[in-house]
Parts: sequence; C-alpha cells; structure tokens
Amino acid sequence: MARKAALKMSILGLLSIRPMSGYEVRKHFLRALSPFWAAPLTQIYPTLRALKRAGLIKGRTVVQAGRPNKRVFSLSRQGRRELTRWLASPIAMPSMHHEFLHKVFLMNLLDPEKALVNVKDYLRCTEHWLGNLLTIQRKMQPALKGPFRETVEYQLLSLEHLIHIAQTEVAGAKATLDHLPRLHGQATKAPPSRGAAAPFLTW
Amino acid sequence: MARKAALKMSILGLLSIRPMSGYEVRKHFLRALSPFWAAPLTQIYPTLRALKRAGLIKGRTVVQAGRPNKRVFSLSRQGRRELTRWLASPIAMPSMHHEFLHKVFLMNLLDPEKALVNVKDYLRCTEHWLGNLLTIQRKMQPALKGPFRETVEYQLLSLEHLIHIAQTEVAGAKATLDHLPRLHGQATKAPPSRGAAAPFLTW
DNA sequence: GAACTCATGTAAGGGGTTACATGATTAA
DNA sequence: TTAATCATGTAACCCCTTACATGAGTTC
Repeated sequence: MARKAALKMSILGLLSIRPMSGYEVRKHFLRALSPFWAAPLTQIYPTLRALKRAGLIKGRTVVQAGRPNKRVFSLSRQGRRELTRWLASPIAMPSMHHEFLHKVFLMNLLDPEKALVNVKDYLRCTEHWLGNLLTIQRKMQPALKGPFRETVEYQLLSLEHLIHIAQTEVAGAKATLDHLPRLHGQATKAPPSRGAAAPFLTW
Repeated sequence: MARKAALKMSILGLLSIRPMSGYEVRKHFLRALSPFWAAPLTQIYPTLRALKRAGLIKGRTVVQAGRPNKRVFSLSRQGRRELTRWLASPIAMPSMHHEFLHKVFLMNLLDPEKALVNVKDYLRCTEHWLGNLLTIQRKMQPALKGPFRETVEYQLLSLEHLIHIAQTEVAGAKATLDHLPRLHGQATKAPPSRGAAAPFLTW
C-alpha cells in the first residue's frame, strides 16, 4: 500500500491546495516536484478516475473557448478526511535511487577522465535544479503576507528543506571533483580487486 | 531499463568489491545501503540466477560445516565490462519518495499535536540512521592505510556524501520542530482553503 | 525455550514504465 | 513552419511488493 498510497496522496495533496485539472497536476509533478517526489505520470488520469469512483474527489467539466475543455477536480469531504488520516500516520523514511552515490562508490573502476566528465555534468544538473528551486522560493516569498499564510508557511518550510537537499547534492558533486585529480595518475595501475577477496568491510 | 539496470548494477557493484553469496548481498542492502539505495530484496536470488544465465557472473558452491551451504558469486570478465560501461554512462538525477517532504508540505491540514509526534519520531529515526553511518565510517577509516586504498577512498567519499544527506534530514526535522510551536494556536482557526481557489503559486 | 543468524527460495497480484495516439491553438 | 502549450488518454510488459515457506545452528 506504500507505493500505491504515494500517488493517491500526492494528487489529493495538490487538490487540497486548489482544484485543478489532470494536466495541471501533471505539470506540477514535472516542473517542481521531481526529482524528489517521483510520480508515475501516465497513471495520473487513471488514478483521478479511480479517486472519483471512490468518492474522494469531485469533478466538473469546464468549457473553454480556443482550448480543449478540461475537467477540474476538487477534494470531497471524504477525500479530505482520507488525506488527513494519511498525514497523521507515521512518516516513512525516504526511499530512493541515487545513481550519483552508487557511481561514486564504484568510481575506482572507471577511467578518471570519463568520471570527470560525468561528475561535471551532474554538477551542472544539480546547480540548475537548485537555481529553479531558489527562483520558486523567491516567487513564493510574497505570499507569506497574503491570505493562506499558514499554508504558505509550511510549503516554504518544505521547499527550504528541498533546497538544503539540493545544496547537499551540489556540494557532493564539488567534493568529488576535488578528489578526482588527487587520485588521477595513481589509478592507471592494474585494477587491484581482480577476483581476490578484499579484506575490508563493505558497509 | 533504468529501474531494471539499478538492481543488476547494484549486485554487480557489490560483487566487484569481493565475491559473495546472495545472502551477503541482501545483508548489505538491508544494513547500510537502505534507505538511499533501495532494492527489491526478494528479487536478489532470481536476479543472481538471471545474471548467471547471462554470463555476467560466475557461481561456485561452498560447502560449510554447521551451516547451510552457500553459492558464492563473482564477476565474470563480461560482467566487469558491463558494469564499467554503466559507470561510464551519464549520471541520472536521483528519484525518490520523500514522505517527510510531502507531509510537511501539507502539515497545515494536520492537528499540530499529531504533527509534533510524527516529526519527533522522524527525527529519532534519522538520528539513528546517521549514527549508524558514522559508525560505519569509523570502522572503514583504518582501511585507508591497507591495500585497496583507492577503492576505499571512493567508498568513503560516497559514504561522506550519504552522511551529509542524513545530516540534512536531521536538520530538516529539527527545523520543522522549531516551526511547529510558532504556528500552534493559530492553526485552530477554520481551515482556509475550503473549496475556494487559493491565489498563490503552488510551485 | 525464544529469538536471532545463516541460507535460499516461491507465487500472486498490483503498480509503474515505455511507447504510442490525437488535435487545436499560439508564440518564435 | 516548427515548436511548444493545453488537454486527455491507452496498452503491454516488466518490475516490485507483500506474504509465505523451510530448516539447522547459535545465543540469551
């Protein structure tokens, strides 16, 4: 139920902020929530239908001129109750696929020049991501003085955390870049752990 | 291929350090690699068989007295080549399910006392996790002076990054705890975004 | 005697990824 | 005229999760 709940609750969560269409839900996942809130994008429409069947959301069709019509969904009272119940359940530890971590772990197997290219590229990506988050933060800041202040305060709090996570990634990429030249040149020796058992702990 | 590759490469990666049994692979995933290197644990044995069929690993049975026999797997030359090719491919951005982030984002919907309990619990979990990582680091430190120094250096580098990630989580939980009492008492007012559209950006 | 470690599995069902499909409008 | 935005989908296959199964030895 863990995975299953994730998408449902993500959608209910977005709808709790304001009613929106499947397209908008998808857009938010793509633009801001990824990569730290992964969601199966093609499952959004089917899940919305399922949520409606289950009575957790209400849908109404909005006729638009010059654009395709859309179906705007909003939380039902039951949906809001479900969401709140989920929020009250214990917070699970994050689970992730962190390729950077994985690849640094084994980087001694790789030609240092190729490693350098990949890590530089990763640094660029994370910096870009961090930049986006900071822009969003700047844009959201003024809303603290508007209505819905409480809501915004928590959103900014989680955004801040996300920014710290992004900064950690940037710092990690930089640290790896610093280490690479030091190990360069020594690494051209014959690969050490060829078949033989390495004596150290592998944590 | 992204997800599928993840488990295969995780296993090949562990076997690149030293030959080991399926049980040991599983143990490493459980003890140290989770939660930031999630793996489908029940798929380990089937995947090992698949890897053997594909010629990427070699297996030999080790007869043990007083314990069940085990099959120890090691990388074949082909397996090492596959692993290196994967290492040379661009580093994907991490993708994760971060329930803490998700729940802080929507915390205004939750009774502050319940929120407090959950966040405290999360803080305890992350601190425990951080403690484990620091212990592993202390244990690995001496291996820097042994053989396989290069290998250990990269393992420690990725471990350091993982520690920074864990510290970020701990700090995030603490920051949330600091914010909760400030918002307490104000939150008992009627829920603000009931049906009506909120005017702010939802990033 | 209970609980844990070592050691290896199976089976069903649900969830997610990849790839494909359509079609109108607007900005570069 | 090419690309992007708005808007909503389908289908197949693969992967993963959950739950279960076994059994000997060791530690408390």
